[in-house]
Amino acid sequence: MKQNSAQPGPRYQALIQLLRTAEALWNASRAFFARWELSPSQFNLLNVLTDQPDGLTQTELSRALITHRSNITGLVDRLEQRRLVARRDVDADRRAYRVVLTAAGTALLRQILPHYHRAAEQAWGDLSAKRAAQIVADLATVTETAARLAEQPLAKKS
Amino acid sequence: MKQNSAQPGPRYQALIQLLRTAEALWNASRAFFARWELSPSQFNLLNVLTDQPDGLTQTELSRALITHRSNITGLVDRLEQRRLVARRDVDADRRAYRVVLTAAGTALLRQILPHYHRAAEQAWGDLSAKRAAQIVADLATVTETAARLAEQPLAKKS
DNA sequence: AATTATTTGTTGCCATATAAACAATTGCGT
DNA sequence: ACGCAATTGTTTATATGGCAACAAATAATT
Repeated sequence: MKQNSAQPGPRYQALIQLLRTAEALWNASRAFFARWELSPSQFNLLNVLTDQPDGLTQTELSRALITHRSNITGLVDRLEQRRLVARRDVDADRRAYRVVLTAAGTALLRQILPHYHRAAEQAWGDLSAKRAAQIVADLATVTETAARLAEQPLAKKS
Repeated sequence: MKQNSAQPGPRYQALIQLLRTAEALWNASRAFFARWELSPSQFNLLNVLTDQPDGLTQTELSRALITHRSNITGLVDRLEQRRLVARRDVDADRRAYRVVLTAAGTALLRQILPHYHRAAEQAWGDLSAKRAAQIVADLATVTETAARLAEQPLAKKS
């Protein structure tokens, strides 16, 4: 009996490997940021705020972090308790806050970032800069396709 | 004032892109599997069991899925309620179960897999098989490094 | 054989995630 | 100006994730 289609091919293998690698990276980053008692998500939020002197609203944060609005609430709550970020009122809109880094948050990030950059570079072994650029390009393609599929799940082939 | 080290370089960019792509893929797969009312995690568990006629114990499952033992409990609970998997007693060990696919679970997977394989191949666009293999190799390196870092978080540079 | 150590699955707590529903507020159309 | 639509952040419910602690069972040690 013939299969109706689509045996696992090399691109399928690549996709599986990609997901596996990402999971390994995520776990490694958890151990990494634990030194500063941060979760990867918390770090990402702080990191997004670094070059935003006026901060971002929670909705903007949710877009930057590719997650739902509702996740930001608790995330900011916990970071606010530790005085790493602060919620500032927005003059023109009484619904929204602007989340900004505090001085402590900025200092913490400045402390972490060099370690992070160094670890990230090391992760690839002796991969050449050229190949790295190639990979970025290939992955960007996948991201686009995936984002498109996520919006309209059914891409019928007919 | 000079930075003390490690500016973001091309490999850092590649790492960020990798994480972004993985997140996009994960979201896409959520939308994809929703057609069959499965979460990505649930699908992965079923998928791991496909070529395991005798099933796996929950600890073996946790290793295969790179997650903690305790997560498997609820995951299997929910799949068991839907009769997609079953817990079988192990003769020699009264502590453990073997989790096996039911006929319904096998049938469901057989239905899903071709779609999944096809979608995975499409995600890469017209990437050549050769480049795909290259990427798999590069990613494998990262996985290894990451796994090593996750175990011993501090790789002092001194 | 008896004690100790290890393994197995579960439970608890908490952080993170999606999604729906909600009140408060703002914007828009007429 | 008024009413309806959209937006903002929160809350709720549920699923997933890590991790510590636990009882039961098994393995190892003496």
